[in-house]
Amino acid sequence: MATSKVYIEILWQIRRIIEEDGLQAGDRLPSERELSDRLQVGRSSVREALRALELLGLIETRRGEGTFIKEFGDHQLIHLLGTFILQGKREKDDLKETKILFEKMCLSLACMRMTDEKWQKMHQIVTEEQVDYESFFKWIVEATDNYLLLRIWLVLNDFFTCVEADVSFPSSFYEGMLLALGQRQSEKALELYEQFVVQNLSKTK
Amino acid sequence: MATSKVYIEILWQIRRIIEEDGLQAGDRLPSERELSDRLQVGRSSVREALRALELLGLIETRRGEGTFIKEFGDHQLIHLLGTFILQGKREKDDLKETKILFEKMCLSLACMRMTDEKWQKMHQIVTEEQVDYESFFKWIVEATDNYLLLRIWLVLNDFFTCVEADVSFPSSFYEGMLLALGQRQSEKALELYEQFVVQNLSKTK
DNA sequence: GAAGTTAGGTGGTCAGACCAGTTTGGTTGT
DNA sequence: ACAACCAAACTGGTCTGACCACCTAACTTC
Repeated sequence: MATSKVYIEILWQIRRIIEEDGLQAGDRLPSERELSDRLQVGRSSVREALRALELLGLIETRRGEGTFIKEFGDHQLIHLLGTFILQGKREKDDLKETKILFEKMCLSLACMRMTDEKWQKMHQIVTEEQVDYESFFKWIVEATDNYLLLRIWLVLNDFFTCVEADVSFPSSFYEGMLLALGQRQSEKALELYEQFVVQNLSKTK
Repeated sequence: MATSKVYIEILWQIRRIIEEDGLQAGDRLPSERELSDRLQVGRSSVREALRALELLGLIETRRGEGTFIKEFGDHQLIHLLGTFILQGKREKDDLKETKILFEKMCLSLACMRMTDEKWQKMHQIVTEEQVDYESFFKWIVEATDNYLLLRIWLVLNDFFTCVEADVSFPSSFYEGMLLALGQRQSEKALELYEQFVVQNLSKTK
């Protein structure tokens, strides 16, 4: 076996246990002491594996209760990775560009997949509440019906808030965008995006 | 302090040490025992933090030598995350769609930013060596001059290889794509992409 | 039956021990 | 003087046992 480190091996064993026992998000894993027993390794090695999984956001530990499988989420990870990676101007510019490209992509797709129900829901949100850009665009990405796109966007957005202050737009932006989405006019939506979002971001450089 | 766990605190301290001492990729971190001393915590807690960083691919440990800062890379992370996340058909379909959208996006951008030097290099690769899709498209993404795009694509691609067998295309695909890129004709490049890649992927569902 | 208490289980942390590698510098032999 | 060798002093890798803080459930008491 090439993998020499015990904690890596434990990770795969835990993965196996989850599969064999049919554990799902929210379920409890065996306790650290039991894993240490079952796998014939020290408890500290088990903990090293669990800590890594925790930082990845794959599990959650509650003192006195146990270790639980989590719905895949970000957790501490994003913020930490952000400070490790986003150090120079180059990285920040790359992030800005990537976010813009990615959002345009999602916007087009959301336009194509817009349905009346989704639109009603968004319409309700925009008119009733005081919307901000972040939650508004989250709705758009969700409208793509692609959970992975949403996950990536959430990460990009989280990173982005590490380096840039919050932005806000006039209600005309949200209304116009909503209209374009409702009429499935992706060109119009992209135009609005360019006009408001891209303009706004390039001036704050 | 809201952050109760010691190992999380250690993560931030390590981050601080890297910054204050001006450490860069390839440099050695203080030893586990020294960190344990300096931060006034147990060595096992230090190790829990280091193991997590290692799994994230941010550091590399070599027995007998020490702990070193790594160029941000994937490592064990992708494969492990893959088995945790990519379980159902839904997730796999999302991944496929995301990869296609993302590659189209990169293709357009690479077309816009193509230079003679880049093109010469790619031309050389395609004609001299036996290229595969993976390394060919990596060149394209690199041609965007956006390191973050490359990072995301590498992750998507790694995940993708977890669920799908390798693909190969006739040399006419690579040559045509190269031509389109050289002439900065993004429409033509996208058309080729649709014709070969998308077609190929949808039939293997 | 309800309230309070206790015992056992859980994660959180630490200290110490030992093993297994690498590096370094001194010793030895030529 | 030079080379080869070897031992000491690092490094990470792992295990054990101990203690704490916290939660839960079962038991006791009223």
